[in-house]
Amino acid sequence: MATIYEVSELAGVSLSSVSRVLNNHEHVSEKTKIKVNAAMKQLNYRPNSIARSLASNRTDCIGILVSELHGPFYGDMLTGIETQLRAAGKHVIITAGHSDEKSEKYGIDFLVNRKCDALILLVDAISDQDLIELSHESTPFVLLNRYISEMKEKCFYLDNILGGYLATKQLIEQGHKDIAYISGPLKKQDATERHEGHKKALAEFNIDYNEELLYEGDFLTKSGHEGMTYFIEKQLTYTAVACANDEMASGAMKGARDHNIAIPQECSFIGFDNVFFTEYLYPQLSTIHYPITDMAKMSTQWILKNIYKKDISNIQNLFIPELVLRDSVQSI
Amino acid sequence: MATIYEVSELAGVSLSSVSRVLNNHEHVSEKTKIKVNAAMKQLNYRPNSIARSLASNRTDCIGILVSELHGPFYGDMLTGIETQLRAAGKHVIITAGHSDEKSEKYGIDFLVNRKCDALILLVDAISDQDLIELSHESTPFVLLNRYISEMKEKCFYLDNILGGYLATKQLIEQGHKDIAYISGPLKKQDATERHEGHKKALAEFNIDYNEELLYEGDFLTKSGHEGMTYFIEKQLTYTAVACANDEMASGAMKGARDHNIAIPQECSFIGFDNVFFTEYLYPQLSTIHYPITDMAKMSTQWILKNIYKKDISNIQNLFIPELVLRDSVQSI
DNA sequence: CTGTTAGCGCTTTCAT
DNA sequence: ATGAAAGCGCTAACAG
Repeated sequence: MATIYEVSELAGVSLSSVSRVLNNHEHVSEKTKIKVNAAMKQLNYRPNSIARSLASNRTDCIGILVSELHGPFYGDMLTGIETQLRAAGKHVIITAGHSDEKSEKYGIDFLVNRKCDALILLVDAISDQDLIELSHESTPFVLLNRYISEMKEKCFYLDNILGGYLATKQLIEQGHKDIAYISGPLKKQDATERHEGHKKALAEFNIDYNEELLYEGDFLTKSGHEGMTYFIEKQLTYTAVACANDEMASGAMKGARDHNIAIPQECSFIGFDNVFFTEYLYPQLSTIHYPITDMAKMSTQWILKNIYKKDISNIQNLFIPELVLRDSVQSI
Repeated sequence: MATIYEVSELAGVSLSSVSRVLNNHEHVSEKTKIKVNAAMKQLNYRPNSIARSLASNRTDCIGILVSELHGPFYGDMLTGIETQLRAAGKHVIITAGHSDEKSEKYGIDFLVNRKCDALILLVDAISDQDLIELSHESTPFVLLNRYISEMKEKCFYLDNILGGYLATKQLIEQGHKDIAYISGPLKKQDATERHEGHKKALAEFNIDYNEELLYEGDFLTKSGHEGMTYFIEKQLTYTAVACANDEMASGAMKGARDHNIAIPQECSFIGFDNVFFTEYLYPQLSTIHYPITDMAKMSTQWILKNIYKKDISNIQNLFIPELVLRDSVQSI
């Protein structure tokens, strides 16, 4: 592998000149530029990014930490980030935190040691406190899907309360009064907020909140199925089920079908997130759109602006969910 | 950020000694080990991976190039690789090639420049020839979901012909004789092979292959829908549809339902890949299991063995697909 | 077992 | 506009 030194020799210029054309510095004569480029081509020169990083203390890499690499939600997010960053000539290093505190910390450590210029974090096991401390350290970072008031300008988050509210409100407006709710783990911020929105809608329409109609799942399909089975076996009264995400909604729908409950004729369903497979379900799932791709892109914009000093305006931190109507809700 | 130099000073030993304990070299006295570790802790020392890579010419990073970051298939693959590698203390740099030749080449370039120790490539736009040439260059790599005879020990691939065969055979055994086929892009190896398997099954049961019943899609949901619509509008005769992947199968099923065709009573469906959402579909989709996670892990094993000289045996290159029976095929 | 020394390939002052 | 020289933080012979 040719080095910058060999290039300089072949081109008959100094190291520095080669480095300058490499980095598009101004104040380089057309002549040397041409000589250097020719030499590079001839030697099939490829800059060594490691050496460059060591010398410049910049890696052009953004570290991404997501909970999981699979799953529709994270996939869309990663794609959003990667396309933006690539367009800006920056790169991503991706790692997974598996919603486990140790694992998340390990992942952050790795990315920091890797000398990423900045991080985009989607974490839910690490505490606010740890994150705030981390923000005083070297590597800057932004938070996706999380709000911490002490560093709110670096948070990109959804109005989850509004989302939960919109879902239940839609159900109510279609005539439903007895609404079961399958929640995410209530120790997680987003799960709590969505549930809060649900209760807010009930309150607004003077419907008493019934604790019995709450099932706490874990955001995975299976727990949706379990929740639905639980409601059915307890023989509770309800005409609709609101779910804190689409995976659980799909599980719940399957649970209903296992018991020969017609959807939406006998029971309506609404999800949350609007992941791609909501359209594949039968009936197609009404849900709340979570603009994760836009949010991922926005967090990237923040980094481009603040870390790489690109000229970018209109940074938006709060995102608004929207109702998506499909076929899983019946008017009664 | 403390450097190795400061550590050596505080510990009262030389640079090399610090480096040695850092790298778990043998021949270091317990005493210095303790001194050094204490100094490291006191200074909150973190090794600079960039400097280390430059000096050692090793990054402990594996570059991954996939077509897309989203989608069930790639997600499972990435998870398989990342967990394996992390367990071995290695790391991944992930980038996307978008099934576009330029983009794939650019991605490989990036990973090579980044000095990855090895690459895992899932590419379908780059030619065999280019890949063979690349294999003569510096960074070693393996290929997922692709077979090139010149480098077959570095290929990890599925018997797609068998998969296509199994799917159609299942349909035939359930009494279907007129079987429509929605294929992937026939310029792609896996699409062709799956289709070949389909024809092989027909031939084995003495069923004439009917060119009219072939629709060439692009592996995406929408083209499955289009294919089904095409068959319906042409008013062709068929009792079952075999699809070259699950996404297209889901689209096709939706197409059937749009025309009030009962599934599976009036038309049976079978997919390919066994991605997670096949269970969410209604009816649940019968399909061919593609052990992508296992394959991804195996490719990782190859790297651990050949690049990092770990003691690993039983490297397997060819993987066998399996029929997964659910509810989308009706016996007639 | 430990220390000395020479780089790894590049960026970046500072002169010229 | 260009060149010389000093590192970036670490590893890896080599010598002792």
